[in-house]
Amino acid sequence: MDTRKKLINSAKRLFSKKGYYETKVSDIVADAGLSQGTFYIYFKSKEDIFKELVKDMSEKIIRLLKEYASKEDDIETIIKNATLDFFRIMYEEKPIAYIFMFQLIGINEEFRKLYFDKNRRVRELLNNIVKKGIEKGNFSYKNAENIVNILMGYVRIVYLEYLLKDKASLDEILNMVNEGIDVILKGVKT
Amino acid sequence: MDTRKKLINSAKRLFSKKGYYETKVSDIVADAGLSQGTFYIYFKSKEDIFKELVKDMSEKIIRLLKEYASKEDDIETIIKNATLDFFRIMYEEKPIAYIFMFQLIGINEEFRKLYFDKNRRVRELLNNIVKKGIEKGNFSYKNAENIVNILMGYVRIVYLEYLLKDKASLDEILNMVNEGIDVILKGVKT
Amino acid sequence: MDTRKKLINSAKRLFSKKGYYETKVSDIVADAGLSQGTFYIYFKSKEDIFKELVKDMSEKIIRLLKEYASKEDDIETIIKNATLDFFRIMYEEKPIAYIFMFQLIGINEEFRKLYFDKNRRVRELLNNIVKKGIEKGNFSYKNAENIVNILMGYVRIVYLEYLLKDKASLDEILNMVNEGIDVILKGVKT
Amino acid sequence: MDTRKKLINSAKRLFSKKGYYETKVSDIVADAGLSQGTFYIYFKSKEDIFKELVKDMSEKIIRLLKEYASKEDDIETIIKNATLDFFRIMYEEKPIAYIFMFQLIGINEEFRKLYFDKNRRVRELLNNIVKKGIEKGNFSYKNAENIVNILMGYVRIVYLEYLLKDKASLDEILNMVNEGIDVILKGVKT
DNA sequence: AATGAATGAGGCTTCATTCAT
DNA sequence: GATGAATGAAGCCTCATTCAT
Repeated sequence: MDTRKKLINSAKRLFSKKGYYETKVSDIVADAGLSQGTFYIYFKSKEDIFKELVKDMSEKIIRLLKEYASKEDDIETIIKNATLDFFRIMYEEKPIAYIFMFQLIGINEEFRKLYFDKNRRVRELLNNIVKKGIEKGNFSYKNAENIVNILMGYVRIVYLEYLLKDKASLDEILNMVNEGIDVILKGVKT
Repeated sequence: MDTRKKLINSAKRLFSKKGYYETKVSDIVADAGLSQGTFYIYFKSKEDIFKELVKDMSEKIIRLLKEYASKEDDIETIIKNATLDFFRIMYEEKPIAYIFMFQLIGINEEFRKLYFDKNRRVRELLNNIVKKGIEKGNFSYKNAENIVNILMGYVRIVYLEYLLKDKASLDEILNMVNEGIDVILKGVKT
Repeated sequence: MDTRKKLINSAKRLFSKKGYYETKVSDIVADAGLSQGTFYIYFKSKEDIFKELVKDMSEKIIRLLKEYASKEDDIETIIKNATLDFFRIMYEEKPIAYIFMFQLIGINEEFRKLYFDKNRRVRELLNNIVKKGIEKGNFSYKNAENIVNILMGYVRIVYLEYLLKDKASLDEILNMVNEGIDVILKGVKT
Repeated sequence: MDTRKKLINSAKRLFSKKGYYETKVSDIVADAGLSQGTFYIYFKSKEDIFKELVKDMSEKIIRLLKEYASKEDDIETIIKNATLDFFRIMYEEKPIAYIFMFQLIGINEEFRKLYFDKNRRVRELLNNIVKKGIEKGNFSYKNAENIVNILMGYVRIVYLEYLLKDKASLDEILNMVNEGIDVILKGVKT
């Protein structure tokens, strides 16, 4: 594996485990089996590699949502499938997802802004999907933004309480999410 | 106002604005108009004052939920009123709520554990309330834990996207939350 | 002696002996018998303390020249006395004078600019003195700027080759300078 | 142009512009369009290439002075012509002359010694020329060393204030120097 | 000869904490 | 109780130099 990749992987694991400030550059290079200096060949600074992780993650999520947004299926199916797929990605990318969803917001002012920036795109895409559902007359509750709130809030908390903690297998989690989304959609429809 | 209170207030504002690590003890004392040494008369360490803030907040929330848990009203009314009251507290204690809900989880390993610790109590109390609803036959969806997920996730995200950002007045937010809880409860009942 | 003064004195000696880059902050504090951290209570950075030394020196020189510029003596006497006094100051402040006259120019781009900045004032003041001599008809060579060149060049080199090296006693140097200035002034007059 | 020459040229420009310490080996190779490793094929170290520049310059000056020292012209003519030729060389080799005359002295202890070493030869040669003038009875001021001080000081400062700064054309500078040397020699003679 | 990735020593700076007054 | 100067450990980053290809 190439050096840069090694650093990215170590950074991912460590940032996610110990947080941004408690992860030292020296930890990352030690974990990657490299020397301090090597880090700075590939990344300008500790901030730099962190932002790269965040960028990778948000791009992955946005790509997923875009794909689903363009599908012509029934809206409820789209929402459900997108959510389940989303959890699959989260599962594969557990550390980085944690960084993205739970560390970024709290680190400092600059990173909080970055979080809201990246997050806006995600909300927009989800909003468009939900709006389509409203336009098609599927939903009786018409406030798309608030529906997005319920959906995204639910997803976030399930990630935090189940996926991150390895409290349940991916399948068990997907089952639970399946039910959860059903409940939410039922509420929205009636 | 006494010295200790001054320090607490400054810490609250600063931790919430800049995060735990970007808030220096020197910032706190400067903001409070005191000297470095004074800080250590009242608090053992920076960690110490931070934990005190977290403790205060979680106690406030738990007190609120306990109160509602013991009420004999209709469950849906309890949930709705508790949630709205919760937002009123969040509104008053915006900085500390932010610290509790969004910074604590991401800071480091120790604080993440602390978060889950404090949070467990909250979830338990909410769980008990929801269970009562299920037992009384109000809810057709029987998975209390998952209902709590939906409710708590929703509350968290509304705090983050609206209350924290001053995107809307308290009343507007309460109206939106009112609708949101309705939608969720509808889904749970049918 | 107070801490700040101790740091200034150590810095003066060390910068002058070893140059800007070879003088480490750790050298300065070790020499002053203090800890690393203490340095940063009194100075923002290594650059900061260095600039302070330069500022002190240039102010001292300018003050001297201003004083002589306002005297109503015979111009030749003013030039001679100012020069001799100048050497007395250089003698007392040997390290810092060396820094000012010979290190500053060569360190880096920023410091070179600083040097020319500080130096301009010195040249202006000397120029005014010389111009008065020309106006009074004392000098047959009328190019004040070029006369300043000869005088300042001479002073610089005597400092470098005699004073800095402890090659001769102050008195011997002053005698030599006395003669040197005489020779220059003779050339200017005839 | 061969690789070694490329490195020398880049080093010359960069050392002169940014100073010894602010010029990184990476800057030099980047400027020369080569890789880091290549540098060490041609030079043992950064110090090594710097010393080579200094050596080249001092040899050039010494060669010039030797040539003039052996001439059988009238001494004043020798001094004047040597000085003017000297400025022509400085003009062609502006960067390296700057390094030699103004950076070397201030960099660190070792380089200061190197400067005085190289400089001694120059002073000796000039001294011999001036002594001849005294012996021939051309000069009434008999202190050759001090005459050398005036001449060398003047040359140094003109280089610094005019040539380095591109404040005037070579011809204008040569005219000024012509006058300056005249004034000095007049002072020496009478 | 040329490359450029890797090294690691060491410098500057920050900041939580202590302690004498 | 309050002060604030002093501490020193530790982190980030730079950069001259090496070496395998």
